[in-house]
Amino acid sequence: MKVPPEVVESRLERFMGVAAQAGLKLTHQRLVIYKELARTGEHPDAETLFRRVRKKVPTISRDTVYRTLWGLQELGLVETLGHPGRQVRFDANLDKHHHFVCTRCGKVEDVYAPEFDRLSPPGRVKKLGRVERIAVELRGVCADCAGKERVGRKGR
Amino acid sequence: MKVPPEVVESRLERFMGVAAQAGLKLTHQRLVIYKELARTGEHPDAETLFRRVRKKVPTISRDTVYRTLWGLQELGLVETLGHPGRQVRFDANLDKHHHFVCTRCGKVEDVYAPEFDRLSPPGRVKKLGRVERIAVELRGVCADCAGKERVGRKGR
DNA sequence: GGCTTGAATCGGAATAATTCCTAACTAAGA
DNA sequence: TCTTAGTTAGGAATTATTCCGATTCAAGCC
Repeated sequence: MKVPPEVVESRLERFMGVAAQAGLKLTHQRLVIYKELARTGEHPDAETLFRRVRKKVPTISRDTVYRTLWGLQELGLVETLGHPGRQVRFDANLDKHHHFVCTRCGKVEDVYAPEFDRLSPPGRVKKLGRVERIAVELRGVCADCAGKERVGRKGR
Repeated sequence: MKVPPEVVESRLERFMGVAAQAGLKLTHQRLVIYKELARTGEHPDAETLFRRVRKKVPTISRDTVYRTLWGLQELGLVETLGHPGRQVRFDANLDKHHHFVCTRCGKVEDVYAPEFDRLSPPGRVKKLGRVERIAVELRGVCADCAGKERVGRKGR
């Protein structure tokens, strides 16, 4: 779950580069938010990040967190994911990868699978639009939730 | 976009069967909601269905629509989908298929691709949990949105 | 180091989507 | 027909997210 320091470092460098390129001001808030996201592999949602970041910058506002995250995704520095109807989750991992999503608790785990990376859109979709990314989602019930299966039901 | 009558018919039959099996009462509301979903291929969200259904049952409440839809998905009669951060969309099409999702407007189109159906989870995910379905999502910009590309921006 | 200025932030209000609550209703079985 | 457990209506509540106006601040310039 914890991202190795050298990976965090390289993500940060990319962030600095892309941000400068885009003419963004390097505010304390932006840096703290990006760092917090870059150092975790848990695909947190905005509220979770807000709570974590607030420990370091107690006056930060939710709006700033949301605005920054969507801004980062527009720059291609983070990806959004999540199960429909649940909160958006954010991911600073730009390596080719896919996800296992628990349909009960919403947890997301990275899945690396070259055979998924190799997929290409069937010819017919060309007329629907331009495909930018192929995301494979393995949906199911995570080990934790499977354990609780017949207890507290009523999931979502 | 319109589902052929004989397909609607067979969906309805399955609905009746599964509902009876599950011991659900066959209420007018449930039937109307399911029919409305079964007859369209547009993957509508709950609000859209609510508006359509209200034309036939003017006193129906949003809650009933939501409750019914999630109930149907629990029974495996509908699938939920959509892009994170947008509304949940519902789909009564249970044939093996995948989706093209427009990241600008949220529109979803069905994609049939046997090569996607054949995928199987990489061995490693076994320890993460039980995979129930593999969903391939082609994300990009639909033809409509591509047209408007440099006009009204700001879409999210 | 001090100015200037447009971008960025704060924080609370507003909105959108969804769920909760409970009194009233109704399908289905006896 | 009677009973009753499941279901619904409708408005309130909750949750996630965005908006907005006043204030602050990063960064280029002197």
